[in-house]
Amino acid sequence: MTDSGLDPTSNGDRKITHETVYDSLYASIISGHFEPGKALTIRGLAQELGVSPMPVREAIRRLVALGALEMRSTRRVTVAKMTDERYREIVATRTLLEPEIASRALPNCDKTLIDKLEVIDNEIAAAMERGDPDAYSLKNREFHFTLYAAANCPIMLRLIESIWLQFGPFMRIVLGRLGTSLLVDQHVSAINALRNNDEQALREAIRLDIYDGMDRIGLELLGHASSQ
Amino acid sequence: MTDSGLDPTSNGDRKITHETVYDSLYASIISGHFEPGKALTIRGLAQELGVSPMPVREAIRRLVALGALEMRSTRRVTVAKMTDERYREIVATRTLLEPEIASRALPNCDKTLIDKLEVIDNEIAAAMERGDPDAYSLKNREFHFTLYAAANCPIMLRLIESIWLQFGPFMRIVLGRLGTSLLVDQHVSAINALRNNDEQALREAIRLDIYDGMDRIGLELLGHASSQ
DNA sequence: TTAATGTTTTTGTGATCACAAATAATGTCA
DNA sequence: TGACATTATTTGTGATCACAAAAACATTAA
Repeated sequence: MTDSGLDPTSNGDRKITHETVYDSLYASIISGHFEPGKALTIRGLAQELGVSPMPVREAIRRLVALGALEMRSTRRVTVAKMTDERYREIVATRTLLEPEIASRALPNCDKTLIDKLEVIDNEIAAAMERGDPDAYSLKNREFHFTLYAAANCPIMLRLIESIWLQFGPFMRIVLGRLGTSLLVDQHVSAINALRNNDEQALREAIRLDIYDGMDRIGLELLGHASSQ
Repeated sequence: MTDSGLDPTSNGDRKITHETVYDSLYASIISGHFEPGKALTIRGLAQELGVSPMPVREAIRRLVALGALEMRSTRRVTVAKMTDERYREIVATRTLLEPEIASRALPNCDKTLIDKLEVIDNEIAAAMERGDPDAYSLKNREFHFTLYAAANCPIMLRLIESIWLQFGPFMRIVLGRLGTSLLVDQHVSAINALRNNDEQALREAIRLDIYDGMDRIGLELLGHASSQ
């Protein structure tokens, strides 16, 4: 990933506490470690992370700005809950942005990168087979952002990261309940499209991946149970 | 606008200092009151706004997260400079998102809203005629976001606001140097499309407006002078 | 038991302070 | 005069404190 200020791995040289805190919260949110609707307290997080409330406040401001956390009217910060409308909008926005950035990455994808993506995809397939939602999430995220980073579009990438932050907590619940059995690995067609330098096929593969991973599964859960 | 946490006008009930500060900085940035590349100091802003450094720190964190401000390696915060690549990406992202959200707003646009847009457009035309870049910017922003807000897509809207924050300072420079004479008012065709309920025409009008207002003019300046 | 009320605790917020790094300013030597 | 080293100032950062609002808890009355 580029140094967009969103990426937990792009630490500077010096150890800035509020960035460390941000990285930690970022990872917890995007991996779905925080339950949707969960109320977060500044002091609680500070104690948990062994720092003063100050850097936690700054980290939370950033995450609220990105839509990863929600600031209620009472100034209490919570992990955003998912609604039907919200979910549809997230899927629509992903469908708009991600095929585009993938298409822009295509010309920059050399054989080394494609091989790397194939390795990640094998790990995804393995995680799916053994029914490991956490590993699937992690590797799926790695696949997408490894590809997207090749586009050299930091602005678009920032927006996409913001979106992923917003559905991370919910998808964790979805995968936790439904497991990985319903998923279909759409990444192989993306890899094929990359090898064939076929832009349209790549766009379609990404679109299908979003549909398969979110639309088909998530909406089912939102429709039936009270998952939030 | 919706309560996306980005909008300066959507203040809560109580007066929270760090939100007031955010609103103030937001307005200064998006209207181009801060020069690109300008270095901002926490203490300086705090003194200027008559508050302690604390709320300024929090407001700055939010704006950095949105890409409105840039955090350099030395932890000094500056207004983002514009580069050729950056500019092209901004135009591309706008072209991706804004016709889409306009299209989603279309079904919700009643006569009252369209009339309101026409009033704003008249003010835009007046600002152009008398060569008033500030009024043009303000009213142009009002036109777009009034339309976009009708889409009821808070997530997309947040992304778009983030983009606008990123080119605000630069466009102010552009308009300041080139004036409003080169601009063409593309909003009339957008209004016509709204009245005719013509989605494709609306998308095209928005696309043209972005092209005309940014691509044609901004790139010229970036290519020639050292505007940054 | 349930609902309403009052009390205690927790929490967000803003200000101030100390410290270290970075910037600006000054002095020094060639 | 001009480049470099040194000092002084400014700045970001993290911690702590005080205060008011909110939440959680306990109490009481019907």
